[in-house]
Amino acid sequence: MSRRVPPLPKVLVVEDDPKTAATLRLYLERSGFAVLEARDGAAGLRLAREGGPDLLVLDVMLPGIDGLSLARAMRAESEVPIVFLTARTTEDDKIQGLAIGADDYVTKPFSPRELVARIRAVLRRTRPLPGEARGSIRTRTMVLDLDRHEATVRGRPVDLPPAEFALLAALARSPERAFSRSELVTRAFGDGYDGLERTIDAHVMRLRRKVEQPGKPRLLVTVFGVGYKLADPPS
Amino acid sequence: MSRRVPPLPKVLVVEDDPKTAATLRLYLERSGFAVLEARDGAAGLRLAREGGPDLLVLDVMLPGIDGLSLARAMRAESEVPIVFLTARTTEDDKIQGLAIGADDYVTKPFSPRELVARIRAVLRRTRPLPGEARGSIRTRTMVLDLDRHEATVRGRPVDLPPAEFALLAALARSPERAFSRSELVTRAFGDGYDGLERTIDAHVMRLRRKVEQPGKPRLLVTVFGVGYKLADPPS
DNA sequence: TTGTTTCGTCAAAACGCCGTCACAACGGAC
DNA sequence: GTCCGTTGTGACGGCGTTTTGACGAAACAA
Repeated sequence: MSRRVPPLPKVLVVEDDPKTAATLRLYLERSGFAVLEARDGAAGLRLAREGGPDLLVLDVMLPGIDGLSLARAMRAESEVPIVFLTARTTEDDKIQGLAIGADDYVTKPFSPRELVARIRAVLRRTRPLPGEARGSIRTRTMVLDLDRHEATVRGRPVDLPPAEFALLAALARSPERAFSRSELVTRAFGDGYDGLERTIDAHVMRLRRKVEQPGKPRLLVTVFGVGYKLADPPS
Repeated sequence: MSRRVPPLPKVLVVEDDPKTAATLRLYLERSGFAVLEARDGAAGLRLAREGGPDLLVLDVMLPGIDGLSLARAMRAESEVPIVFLTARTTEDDKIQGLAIGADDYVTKPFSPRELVARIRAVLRRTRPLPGEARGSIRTRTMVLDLDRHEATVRGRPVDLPPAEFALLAALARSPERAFSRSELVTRAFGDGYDGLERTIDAHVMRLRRKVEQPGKPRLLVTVFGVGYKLADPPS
């Protein structure tokens, strides 16, 4: 009987200095990451393509292809998160690095613990880390706690009967996406539901009374001829 | 008739020092952000909830509620990106800030340009939303997001009623190819449609009003004796 | 050029979608 | 059983959208 363990997030370190590389490996592995290593730009590019890393830590000054070029090359073909780790500390260097599409820019000498914290912060945005947000759905302005069956909108708790909660959750699971009424019926109440699609309208109306300012729907938006979507209000 | 412009990303700056706040506002606005300001934690929390910011820049040392508490409070109810901006520079301070769920941690004295670059980097990660995708159709100048039912032409969002959206999508699925009106009817509205082919003309006219410069159709081009096609000229 | 076909535009009419209301049906609490 | 909150339904009115027909302008063929 094999226990299923969530795969460790994989970090590719491209760094020519063996000592720095060893330090990084130590701290990263200790923090629960799998580590790939490359000593120069060409090897880095190959491993980045073939190793399927979840994040890249790049030194800028490298033998062969330098870090910036490597980052540009990767950006051209993937969205993999990139953190620069470098001795080049001028404002322009940092700005250039970030402008290329890097997610963070850390200067040497660096604190390994801080670097790990930053890597975590970047990955938090990129892919959900274990232990976070399991039984809840979050949007920019809303939290739906599925376990407690509690909704919070703009910091205010709202209590919702089951059907309205289910509908809101159905929408919130994919914010910004427009759903037809029949999709919503399925997502919220399941397949075996027999009822008019227009029932959705009634629920939407009642939800709006509770979470919107009268007359100005900003969260629960009608998409004419299609259905409804949940918008994160730009105002 | 009011012209629709893409809304500026909104940054809330919570900072008690007026001079720093003014500098931030200057640089942020110059870089294309809308800026909200608060002088203390309580006001910050209120604005964060009600102002709908896309990102928070938080000083840690604040009168009343401090920045860390403010960040924790926000994290409890939303996923809004947070960047700390603070004079507290120890390793532990940074790690704590990032552990709370901040996306970046910048220490004073800081370079405004670097801060802006970092804010951009964070927003680059934050903007796209997850969700099962029905996909989107992209041409050189146009994006049709089928999930959101949103059209973007030359970077400007255009809102389209269902028939016009369907017609545009029918054309965009094969750019440069000319379709007869009856092909378009089928591709856009399906087989069971009964209506005059000339209805297409009406839709094309309204589409042109929304996406073309008056008098010069460059995207929705008439192919005399055949029908219409979608052209993709380099802007 | 003239004649013919095709297209662009307009405005009104027809259509269908949505918000809302009131009430009926349902179900749990007691 | 009653009470009360929740959910489902049908109907109505308003309004945005779609369709249509007509007319003149433009494109084409001879």
